Amino acid sequence: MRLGESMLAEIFGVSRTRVREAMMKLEARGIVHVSARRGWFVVEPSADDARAAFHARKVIETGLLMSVEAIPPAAMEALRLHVEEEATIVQSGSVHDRTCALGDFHIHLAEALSNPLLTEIIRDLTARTVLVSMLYQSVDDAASSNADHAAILDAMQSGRWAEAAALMAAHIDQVEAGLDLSARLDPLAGLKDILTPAATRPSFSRSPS
Amino acid sequence: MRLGESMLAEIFGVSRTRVREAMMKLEARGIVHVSARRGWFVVEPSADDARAAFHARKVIETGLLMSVEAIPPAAMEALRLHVEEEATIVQSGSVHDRTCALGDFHIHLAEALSNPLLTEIIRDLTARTVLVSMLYQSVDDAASSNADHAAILDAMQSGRWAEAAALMAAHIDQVEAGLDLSARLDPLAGLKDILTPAATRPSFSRSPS
DNA sequence: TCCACCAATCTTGCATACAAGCGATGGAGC
DNA sequence: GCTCCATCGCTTGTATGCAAGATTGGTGGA
Repeated sequence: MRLGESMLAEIFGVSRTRVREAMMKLEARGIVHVSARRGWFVVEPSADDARAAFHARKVIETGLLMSVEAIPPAAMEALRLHVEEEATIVQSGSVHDRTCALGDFHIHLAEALSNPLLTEIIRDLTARTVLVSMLYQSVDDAASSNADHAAILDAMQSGRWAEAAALMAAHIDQVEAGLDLSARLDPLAGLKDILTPAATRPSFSRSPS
Repeated sequence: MRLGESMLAEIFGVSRTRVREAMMKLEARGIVHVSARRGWFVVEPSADDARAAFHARKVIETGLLMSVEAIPPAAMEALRLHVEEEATIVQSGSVHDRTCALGDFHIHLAEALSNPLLTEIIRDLTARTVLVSMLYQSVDDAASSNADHAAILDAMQSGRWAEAAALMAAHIDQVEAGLDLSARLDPLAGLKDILTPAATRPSFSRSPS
């Protein structure tokens, strides 16, 4: 999926300079990459890239759960609330909403248990795996993921951190196992919906001066 | 420590555009930050930032050691060799060389045990903590760190991964404890040596057209 | 009919020019 | 002598212009 600088510049009504800056920020986060004098492309992670992203998440999130000693009751309550909302969205929401809600759990967990730096790392890794899920055929197991999240919270609440870590590892393994890393999907299919929710639509009515 | 765009552009013989791009890459990695219309500065991590970086390293590196099952003998041998070189540098090298060698151990460990993605994350975090060590008064405990590294390798070689993880956590805690996070050092002291090793010196003889 | 080659066009890469804002410095007033 | 304010200079922020390269379409030849 090619992202032309001039095209984006016109769509958003800014000059190429700002588009380039934004693209380079996204490149640093591993969302897009540039091919010299050919253009910017949304990254299409290889199977190895996908495995690497899941592995990194597993290492970091289990390491986080193993190294934590206590969690403030308020944060615990907020997480519990999120999982409940998650359950609602899983039952009634769109694929996009479900993916976001399930990913948000891990980010909120990081916010509750760690610091902004580590949270940002986990946020980027989660974005990567979401990208992977959109590229490869994934069996939609949102309900199972939601149950996993609840189980992890249960273990946390009882202070069984090692068990929570083990559940987390199993959960991430299962999400990864749900992907068919041998068959690539058409990347254009879902991406356009995700990338053009609100920001660009008004701009299309902008007069092309 | 201010890094003026025009100054850097002249030193490196390129335009401000490229300097800005490089600065924004460094900003994404948390090495520098920009103050609006005032300039770029090497980040001076607060005590909280420092603690966050050490915490993140501890979580990730212990998580890594806990989740690994086996290591190829060749990689193990390479790590052992590195620790030996480290010992030599610790005894005879400069502060700069020692800091680099000690940091490299963690990066090589990540290379041996994980994937490029996670290695890059650990590399950036290590750079951050090195930056912290240069900013805050740190008791120079290079020999102790080297011994820690050797002990970690011993545990790994025997397959005692949990013990290796515990040693790693203690090691990182000790490095952090060696810092005086209450007193800030003069940031200019060591940084200039690090940042001007080879690239800029020839450029200084460039005729200021 | 197919393949190779060439040119036109479109793309990013990079430099430069202009605009806007912050800080410092000098002067005036108290 | 001290303080406050205005103005000037230097800095980044942003846009634009030009050059180099890649792709694609067309054309000529086998």
